Amino acid sequence: MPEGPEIAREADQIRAAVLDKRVERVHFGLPHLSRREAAFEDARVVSVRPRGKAMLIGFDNGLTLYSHNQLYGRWYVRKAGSLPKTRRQLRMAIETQDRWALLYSASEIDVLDEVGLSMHPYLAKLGPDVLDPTLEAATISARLEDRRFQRRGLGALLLDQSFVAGLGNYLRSEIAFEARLHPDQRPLDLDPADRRRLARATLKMARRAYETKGVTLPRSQAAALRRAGQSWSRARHWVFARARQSCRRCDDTIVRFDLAGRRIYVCPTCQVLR
DNA sequence: TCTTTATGGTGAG
DNA sequence: TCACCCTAAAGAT
Repeated sequence: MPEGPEIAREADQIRAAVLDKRVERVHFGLPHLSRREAAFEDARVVSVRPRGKAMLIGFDNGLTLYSHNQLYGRWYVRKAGSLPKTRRQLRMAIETQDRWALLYSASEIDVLDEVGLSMHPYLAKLGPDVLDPTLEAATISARLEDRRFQRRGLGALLLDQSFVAGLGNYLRSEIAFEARLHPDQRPLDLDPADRRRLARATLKMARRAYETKGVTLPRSQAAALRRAGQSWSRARHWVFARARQSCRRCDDTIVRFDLAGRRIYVCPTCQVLR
């Protein structure tokens, strides 16, 4: 179940496995794509880049493989000839002499040429990538003051891929908590200092999640919780998926509600609407 | 075995 | 805002 940080980690694995290598075969599990396999004969992988929550794998034949994992797609990297033990559906295989990159379950897969890439409806509307190392908090702050974004609650904003690409449902809860802001808060009603705090929290949570496999708590705090007997799945987040549990900062009870069609988690004491 | 939920996204109204 | 799509796994029966 992937947000930007998870996709970026998968990209790292795929890159290490197949970048600069000639493919022996590209295979598609979706019938409508099988006739495109021939175009990849003898092609070489020239780029592996995450864009928002999509994966773009470029080849020296001018084509790019686009995929989006939605809620359920999953990449596996294996030695050539071995398949993961899973009951999932194989949807795409990039096979080189020594390594295979295998995409399971995903249904959003496409073969794009340069024009198709530049006009792709999902890619075209993406905002700056949250994991782009050159992205600065000031850029996000400026976007919070943009007419397009300033009047919407930040809970909805953080899910909008045209605001910042790569954020998803666990990160929005964690970012709002880290910034000590209520998700209904509109950027328009915030002080500049609050907007800067929100911008910094956005980068901080996403980058930490990338570095520590989706853990948004500080590494030492997550480790301490695990030593104290908490399971790995329960010792990951400040508020996400912690309804009716106590806040790790103030001990009030975390509440859960629906916002923009998804569940969101909030500490009523730490995140007061102003 | 059925139902619900999920770290996602689109299009209609 | 809502219905709906996609697929897998967890939960309820």
